[in-house]
Amino acid sequence: MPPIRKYTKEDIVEATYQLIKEEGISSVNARKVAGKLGCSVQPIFHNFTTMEELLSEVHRKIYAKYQEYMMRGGNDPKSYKQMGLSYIEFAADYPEFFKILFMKETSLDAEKFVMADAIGDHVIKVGQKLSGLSYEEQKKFHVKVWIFTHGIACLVATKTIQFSKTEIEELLTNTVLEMLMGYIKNQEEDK
Amino acid sequence: MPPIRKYTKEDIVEATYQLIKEEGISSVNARKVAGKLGCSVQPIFHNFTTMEELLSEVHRKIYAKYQEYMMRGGNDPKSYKQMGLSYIEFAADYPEFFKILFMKETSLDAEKFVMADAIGDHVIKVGQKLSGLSYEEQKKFHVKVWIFTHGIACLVATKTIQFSKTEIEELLTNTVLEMLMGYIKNQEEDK
DNA sequence: TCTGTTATATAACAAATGTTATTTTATCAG
DNA sequence: CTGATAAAATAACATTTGTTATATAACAGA
Repeated sequence: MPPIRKYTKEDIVEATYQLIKEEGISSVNARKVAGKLGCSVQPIFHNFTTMEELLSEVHRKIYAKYQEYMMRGGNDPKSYKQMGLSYIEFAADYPEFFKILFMKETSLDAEKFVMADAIGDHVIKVGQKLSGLSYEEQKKFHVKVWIFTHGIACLVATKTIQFSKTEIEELLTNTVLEMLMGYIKNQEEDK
Repeated sequence: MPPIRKYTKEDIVEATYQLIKEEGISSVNARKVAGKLGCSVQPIFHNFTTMEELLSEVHRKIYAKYQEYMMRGGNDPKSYKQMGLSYIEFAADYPEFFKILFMKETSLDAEKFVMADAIGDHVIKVGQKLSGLSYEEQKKFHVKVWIFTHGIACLVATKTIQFSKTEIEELLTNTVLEMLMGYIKNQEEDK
């Protein structure tokens, strides 16, 4: 009988995940992952055929962490505002993950972005409760809100701005409210 | 007397600049630059002590291109709106340059960002003409406008959204106007 | 035309990194 | 307690890339 597997797939994924969190994706390599686990590179290539395969599993884990952030406050997201704040908070807590998920070509398509992906069109409906807009109007309005939210998140992830949670909450809340008020006023004037 | 220098510093900088434009910073290396020039790597290391030194000069050239975009419409920027559009257009025309300048930690500090850097506080004054706000109010308002602009630009640079110039102009114009209307209305209600 | 200077080519070296061959070692069924 | 099995260590190989040593060649002044 062979010895027990000392380093499992999950151990290796976890070590890589931590390494990316601490130093970013560009400084990951087989030897560093092994170093973090205190082993040679063999367990890695025993469990994964290539580094690419390992990284793809880590990517999945990173995405799960993002979803966890977006889903907090319950399976059924209560608050439109909270989703925006969670997006930014994820960028603040895991800047390297945010960069991988949302600041690269390969990682995100437009549909996913607008829809806040896994959450589907629920976010539109939740937004409607705040805005009172029709579904189609809210969809258009949501794009603007999300672009603003994404703008803050990118600046946070790259550490260009270093606002506190309170400052960010105020900035986002005020701006979205102002955007909405302006949007409604604009609609009225068009009549 | 030595032979004439066939590959000048500027030739090498230009080749590297083109390479980054086409394939991004991560695929640049000495042999590729040499290949683009049709020479060996020697001219590169004859003109620059290290690749880092070369890349730092290219960075300067990239920044100059950005400034060229922001400055168009005259040395004295006429239009607040045009600056936002130029920022986004730069991201659309030179996504790899935009990423280097504005989507990395190392490249940008908060003060530079808010001020649209080289343009100084002029942008605030130009913005005031549009908004009619006081200098301090406009400064705060400008941050919001610029975050939104930056959000679009990041999405354009990563090809997450692929709006036409017209769509972007409409999106930016409408949103900024709505933000302003909401901002003013909000101020009034505070009284 | 010859020669010194130096730009460029060629080739090599070193470090980093993915990957693999070979050896060592831990486990447990017998 | 022992041997078959496979996990892990060690070491090596291949490729990529920055950098440098050496050889070649082009130019201008003598």
